[in-house]
Amino acid sequence: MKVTLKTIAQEAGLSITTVSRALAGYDDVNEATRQRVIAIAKRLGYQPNLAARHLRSKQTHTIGMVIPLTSYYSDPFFMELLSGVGRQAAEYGYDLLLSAQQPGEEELIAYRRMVASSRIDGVIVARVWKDDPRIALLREVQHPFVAFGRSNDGNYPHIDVDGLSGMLQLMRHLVERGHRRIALILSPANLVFTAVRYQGYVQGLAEAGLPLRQDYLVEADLSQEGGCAAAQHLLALPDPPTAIVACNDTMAIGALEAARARGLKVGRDIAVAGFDDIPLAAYTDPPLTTVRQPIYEIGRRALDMLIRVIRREPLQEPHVLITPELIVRQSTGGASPAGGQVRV
Amino acid sequence: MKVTLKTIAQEAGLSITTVSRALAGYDDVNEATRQRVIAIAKRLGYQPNLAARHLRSKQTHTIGMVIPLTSYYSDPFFMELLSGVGRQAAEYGYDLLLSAQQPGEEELIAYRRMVASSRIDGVIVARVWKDDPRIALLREVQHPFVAFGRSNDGNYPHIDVDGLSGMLQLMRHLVERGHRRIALILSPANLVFTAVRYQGYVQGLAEAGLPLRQDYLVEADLSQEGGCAAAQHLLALPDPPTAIVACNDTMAIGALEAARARGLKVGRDIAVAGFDDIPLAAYTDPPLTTVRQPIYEIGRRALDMLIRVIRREPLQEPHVLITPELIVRQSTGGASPAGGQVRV
DNA sequence: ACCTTATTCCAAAACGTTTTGGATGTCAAT
DNA sequence: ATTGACATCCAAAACGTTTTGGAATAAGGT
Repeated sequence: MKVTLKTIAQEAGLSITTVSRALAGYDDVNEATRQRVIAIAKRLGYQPNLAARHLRSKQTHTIGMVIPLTSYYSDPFFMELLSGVGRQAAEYGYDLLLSAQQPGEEELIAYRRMVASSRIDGVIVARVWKDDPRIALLREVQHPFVAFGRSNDGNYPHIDVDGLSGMLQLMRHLVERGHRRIALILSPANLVFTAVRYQGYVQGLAEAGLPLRQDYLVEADLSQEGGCAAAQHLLALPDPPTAIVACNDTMAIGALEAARARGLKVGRDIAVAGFDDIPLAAYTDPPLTTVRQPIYEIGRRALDMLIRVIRREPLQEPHVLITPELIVRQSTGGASPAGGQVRV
Repeated sequence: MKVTLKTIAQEAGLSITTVSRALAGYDDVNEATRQRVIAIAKRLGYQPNLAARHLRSKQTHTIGMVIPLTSYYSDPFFMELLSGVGRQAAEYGYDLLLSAQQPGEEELIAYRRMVASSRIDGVIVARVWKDDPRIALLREVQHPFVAFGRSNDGNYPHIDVDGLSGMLQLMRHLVERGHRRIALILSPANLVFTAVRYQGYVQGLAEAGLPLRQDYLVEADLSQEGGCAAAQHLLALPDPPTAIVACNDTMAIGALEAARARGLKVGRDIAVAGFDDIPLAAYTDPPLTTVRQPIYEIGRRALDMLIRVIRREPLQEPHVLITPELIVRQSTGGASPAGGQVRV
């Protein structure tokens, strides 16, 4: 049998109102009565019906997140972010509602459903696109949200990593190692961070007085397979690059694969670098030089911000920009400059 | 402004009932009327209030999962399972409610809250304990659930991997490679799979006519640090093992670390093996020999089963037992028997 | 003209909670 | 005895949906 406020009220000989208020801690109920109510509630194992509570109070204590069903396997970026968000949500007593969706139309529908069906108090948007319709939607209906990534008009609460700075650090590292022919595997053009990282790449080339070569730019879809194919293409050029930078680690791992398949020893014959520093990056063969985005931490901070937005507290810092850290590993010749000779 | 059934009803000059029934597809509403209602609903961007719907219909189309907040980083096992469950849930149009909790008392409270607050239709329980109170709870209140792992009394819908068979395959592999001194890093004793894998270890020793040595058994907490400490202890023995098997990959990775720190080359000086085949296992240095649990697939199947339980359809196979596959990599000397000489 | 059957609609109840706006009783001060 | 202040309680409304049990009308069969 379901135990509701009514059950307790009958048991205690009180009204539903009083039971509700006793449990909610209002001070217009006698302390002795309250204790009695609490005791009965405990004895009966009362658990409030959250659907009813949400319906009435319009607060769900739930945060929504939509994760794209990209590949067969889980996207390490999202898993990492998810665990950061989940961790911090637990801290505040919030739960997480996830909807896994095919990217595109369905994904947008999922957002619409989430925000309009009043099942969540706020939502975290990750991997922002240019002119992101999800953000347009959330702003239009004024639903609390925090984004990981800033869109064209970044005038909403967000947290982001300075991709330009990160990519620039990486380019300087490669130039210092003697590389003159550096290729870039781009992520899809509709993602905001692609443009930013590309800018870092361009700036890095300019600083070193290197030309920007169109044939050294290939776009792929963030996946390992995509990265592998892109790298194969680059390595098959008549004048192949000595270093390949990928816009995320997963594609960089694909590039490692492509290089190995071609009989090249990464770190000696060719340099490969990624972006993100997913957990796997430290364990690839050879370990991957990359730019560390503290994704887990970002998840936690994004949730902190979101809670404030939900509570309508002012954000002391509505636009957070984190400077990422370059992590040098063996895939670009290792930490010691001695490993830096490149076959040209 | 919130658009509800009432809004549509007014707009269409109909009752709330008719609008509700029109949208729900009942056949006691005129087709022309239905089309009109649908058009208005679409134009107004109607989204049903799910809290209200759940309250009334007692169906939430949501699956619950509690994930333990163990270490700072995310547990790859859970992430993998989560993505399998999430993927399949999306297939059925279900969402996922996650609650991240400290293991122990709080975790049980989270389960209690989830099931009693009628916010979810069913729950997936992972990493089952002996005499698992979560399962006791779920059975007591007769709440739909499917477990990954079987408890003492496995008389409930579950899916499991045959840990005994897996461990036995691994032991045979090591024995065949010439190992006579094989140690085991145990997972916590309250986990069911610990006992099963231990049994496989014991049986493996017996088959090879090897003694069961107490000093070759160390328990650790599933974490990388725990595995590292356990391996350090084993390697410091006066008569150290030539092979170390860990009850999961994460601990095995810790063991790799410990061996490396001691100056041993894993795969030549010592063999290390794990259990799970998490994505990382293929990328460790050297790549880890392990027993593959198809966690993602298991997540999907578990969800399939759960949906059936929720719909009160009979399960054609309430207890699924999957035979895992041995994955031989370099950490035990590689695929070729030539790599199998061990320093004894 | 009358009964039956189908079709199309709806009022009202119910789900379990929170909140509003008092009601009731007590006690001290006038 | 009346007033005001306070402490303690509660009836009823509201949240937005689904479902029950008809009502109203039209059509068809005698």
